[in-house]
Amino acid sequence: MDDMNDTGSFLAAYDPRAYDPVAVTVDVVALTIRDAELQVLLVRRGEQPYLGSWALPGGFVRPRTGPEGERTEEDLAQAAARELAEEAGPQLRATHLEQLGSYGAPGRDPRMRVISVAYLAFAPELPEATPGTDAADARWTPVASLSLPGRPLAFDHARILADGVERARAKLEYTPLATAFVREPFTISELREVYETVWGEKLHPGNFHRKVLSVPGFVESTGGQTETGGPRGGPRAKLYRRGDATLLHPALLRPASEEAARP
Amino acid sequence: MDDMNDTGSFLAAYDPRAYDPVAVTVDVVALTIRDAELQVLLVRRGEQPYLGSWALPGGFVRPRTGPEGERTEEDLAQAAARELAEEAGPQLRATHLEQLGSYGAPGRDPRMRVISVAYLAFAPELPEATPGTDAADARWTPVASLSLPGRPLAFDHARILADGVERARAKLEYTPLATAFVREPFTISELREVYETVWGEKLHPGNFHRKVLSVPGFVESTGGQTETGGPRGGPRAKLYRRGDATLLHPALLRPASEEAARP
DNA sequence: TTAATAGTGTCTTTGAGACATTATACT
DNA sequence: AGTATAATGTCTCAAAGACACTATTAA
Repeated sequence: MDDMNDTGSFLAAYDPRAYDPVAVTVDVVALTIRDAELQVLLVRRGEQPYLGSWALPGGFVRPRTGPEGERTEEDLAQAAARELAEEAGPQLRATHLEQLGSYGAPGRDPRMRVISVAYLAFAPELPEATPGTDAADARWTPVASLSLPGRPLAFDHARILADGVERARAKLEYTPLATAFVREPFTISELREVYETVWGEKLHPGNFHRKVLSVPGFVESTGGQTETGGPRGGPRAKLYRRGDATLLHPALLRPASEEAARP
Repeated sequence: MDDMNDTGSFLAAYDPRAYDPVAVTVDVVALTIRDAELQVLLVRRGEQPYLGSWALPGGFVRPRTGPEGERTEEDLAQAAARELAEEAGPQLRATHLEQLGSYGAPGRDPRMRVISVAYLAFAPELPEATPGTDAADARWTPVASLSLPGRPLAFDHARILADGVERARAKLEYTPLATAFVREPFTISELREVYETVWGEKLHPGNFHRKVLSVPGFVESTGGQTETGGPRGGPRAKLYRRGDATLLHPALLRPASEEAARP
């Protein structure tokens, strides 16, 4: 406690060790679309517990040593971005990062009381490289394959992932975040593929096209068009970049969302 | 660390004190509607830091001693409910409690690194009693009065409160949670007053009435009606209870939400 | 009697969705 | 040529909102 005395005399009455130790970790649900599938970044654990299991990238919130040798503390979002960069390599640049929620059920980590602050990240499809070039064993995994039995995720990461996927699905409805999954410039069809992949449903191409262009600030024309037509024919498509809207008005509602409302 | 040896040999390699101490608190944004105003439960701090300031009810996540003397740990939501009960007294029964988010910016607590997991609670108007009968100095405060200068909330609680209010406003749109602010049975007009108070906008009574009844599972008729008409005249109103819907389809969108979408 | 409120009816406008059509580009 | 796709047009239906109207109750 001696190193805290300079921040105020009232600290003398405060003893953090009066409580059981509580650790805080930051875990990241990083989603991308690869091979027309929704995929999540997973790392293979190199230590106990759950040694050898796949887990979400993450780690303990920790102090950092700055350039002058001073110790600064990370903001939670910074910690999430750092974990992502360490595990996925520098070629991944997430275009969106938001807090998902915190998970602190007793016993979720057998070592001690651990509160995990989960973040949700969206990234466009990587050009080629596999993640983890400079990191440990990390890879993109189709989310759908994880609902199969056989290799459960470590800790309660399956639950965190499920919450992240559901958050992503909901956010595509009323925010322009689908554009975070594509590289600029993009076509309306590429944007539609994002929706179809995340929602797991085919959308009507014509209606989707007109709808996207009718929402103010969703996308913005670049004036250009693709070099070639589609791989199986068709005209060249116009190119767009992200617009300045932060919310979609009106929203793009999921077709199937009717049923989930009643128990 | 000796008391942890029985959970696995790998624990020997794990030392929580290798990290700086991190504390986890749970804070609650408890909202209700009193006197036609949106109000939040605040407590006056009895210790440093921010001694004498108003703050959100909350406290450290801590182990509890069970009836057999064994030590059990609280789930985060349990901790939030406990804090609420301790500070507001037993007469308050929150009809809704959900996680709002976590706040862990460095320096937000001058004592040490503190991560706060914030919860959002909705409660119906209390019959009479003021909170804090058995607790410390606690009171309901109009949210609007807190934007005035002069008595800022402790820590970053103003920010947490703002996030909670915005979450509440958004949730009224697509969930039936407005019913969490009223006692059953309730009238459509009482429900409309909830919307008008939280959103800060007058709604069209006739259209609102028809709209609420047209959403499946929002409310359910009790068959009864009020004993008397309104205080200034009018017929007696039919009574309703909460329906079984968890999401509103179609949603009740805010009138003004157009503008906030563009920067 | 006057005023306020509950509840319903009607009309207009907007948007979602089904479907059709035209133009373009690949095989 | 045949096929697939981009982009637009048309039609129908659902829903939001403005407004009107009746019935009921308190002051």
